[in-house]
Amino acid sequence: MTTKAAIIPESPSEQTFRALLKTMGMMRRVMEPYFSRFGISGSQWGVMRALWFADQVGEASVRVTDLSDRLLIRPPSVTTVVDRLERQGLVLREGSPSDQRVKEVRLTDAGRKLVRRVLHGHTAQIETLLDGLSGSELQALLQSLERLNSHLESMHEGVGDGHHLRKNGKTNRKDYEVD
Amino acid sequence: MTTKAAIIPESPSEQTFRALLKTMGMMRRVMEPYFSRFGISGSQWGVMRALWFADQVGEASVRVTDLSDRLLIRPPSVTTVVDRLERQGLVLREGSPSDQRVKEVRLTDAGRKLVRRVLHGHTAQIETLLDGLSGSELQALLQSLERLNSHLESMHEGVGDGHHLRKNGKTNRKDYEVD
DNA sequence: AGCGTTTAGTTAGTTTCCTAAATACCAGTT
DNA sequence: AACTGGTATTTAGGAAACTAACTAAACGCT
Repeated sequence: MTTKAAIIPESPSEQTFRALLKTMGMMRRVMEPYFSRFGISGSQWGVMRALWFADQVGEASVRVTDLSDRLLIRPPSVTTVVDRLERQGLVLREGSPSDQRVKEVRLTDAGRKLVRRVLHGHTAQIETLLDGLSGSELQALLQSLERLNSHLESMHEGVGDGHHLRKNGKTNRKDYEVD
Repeated sequence: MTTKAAIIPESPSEQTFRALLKTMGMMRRVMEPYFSRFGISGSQWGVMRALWFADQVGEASVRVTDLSDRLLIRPPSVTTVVDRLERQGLVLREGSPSDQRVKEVRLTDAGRKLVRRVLHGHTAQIETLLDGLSGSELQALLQSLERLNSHLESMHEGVGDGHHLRKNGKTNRKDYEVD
């Protein structure tokens, strides 16, 4: 180790970026086993959660495109996850009468029951995940992430690296408001 | 919407968790096109970066298991990424003389050249990604993530959900120190 | 020396994500 | 009414991650 000099000059941005990657990887490793106790994956949970919350707001079913927007995954990915959930009898797909192109996805009774079971421990699970941080630190982290996210969102418009992400459309869903 | 009441009571932890998911998704969407300009993926970059930094520290090659530890992905995943890199002539695998089981992976000249090209714009790219945050905010974010990560790491020991992650072993690598 | 256990890596098979392209339908124009 | 352009979803194909199970080599203990 004569080379003590030339050692990795990482910028704060790079360090943060890598820390973020690491956090993600580790969270998935912790969460995935939790979901698998219920026979579903994290992605499947994402869909079910979205459908559940839509339901809570009086929106009994959600179209594939809306799921794609809300979950930040592309429509083909939604299709495959929904396929699997449908095979498991947790959701179902039905054509919309007003527009023959759209497929509305909604929870079955079994699906709703499972969501309730998962939600039961879910909050505690995530609480545990994050309880290495104090309340105020958590607050600060959330704020930073939100700012970061809106920055990333604004970058998304002018990406131009070949594919344009249709970005937006009329997801006039008003998003979820926390009561 | 007579149901104004029962609307989604998300805890700060949950919000943070979801914000984190969102950040990840968006960062990948922005970074992936960057790497693909060089004919590689983000995962491939991860491996090359690790090899590069090892090299900088005088460690010409890295064994698969060490890559797995450093990148936080399982050995089979390392195998497939290295396979692809090897096919592209960017890295090569060679058996260790001291232990016939281990495979040492290292960059080829072409690989090193590519790393230099990628690194050139890499920092700027990440800088852009994160420049929605002020310097101090970035600092705070990094600190929170690091604390969070060590918390998650400590959780990892006592997971017990079926698989134990060998966790640790002699990765007495001292990790990379920033000069 | 020999037998069982552990460790390193790969193979097999599944899931989730992606892009590109196909299909089906809607809507406005001529 | 037919065409053209745009939107919703699926299909096809590929990459990366995982677990489980396998092979090969090393260790270690009697």
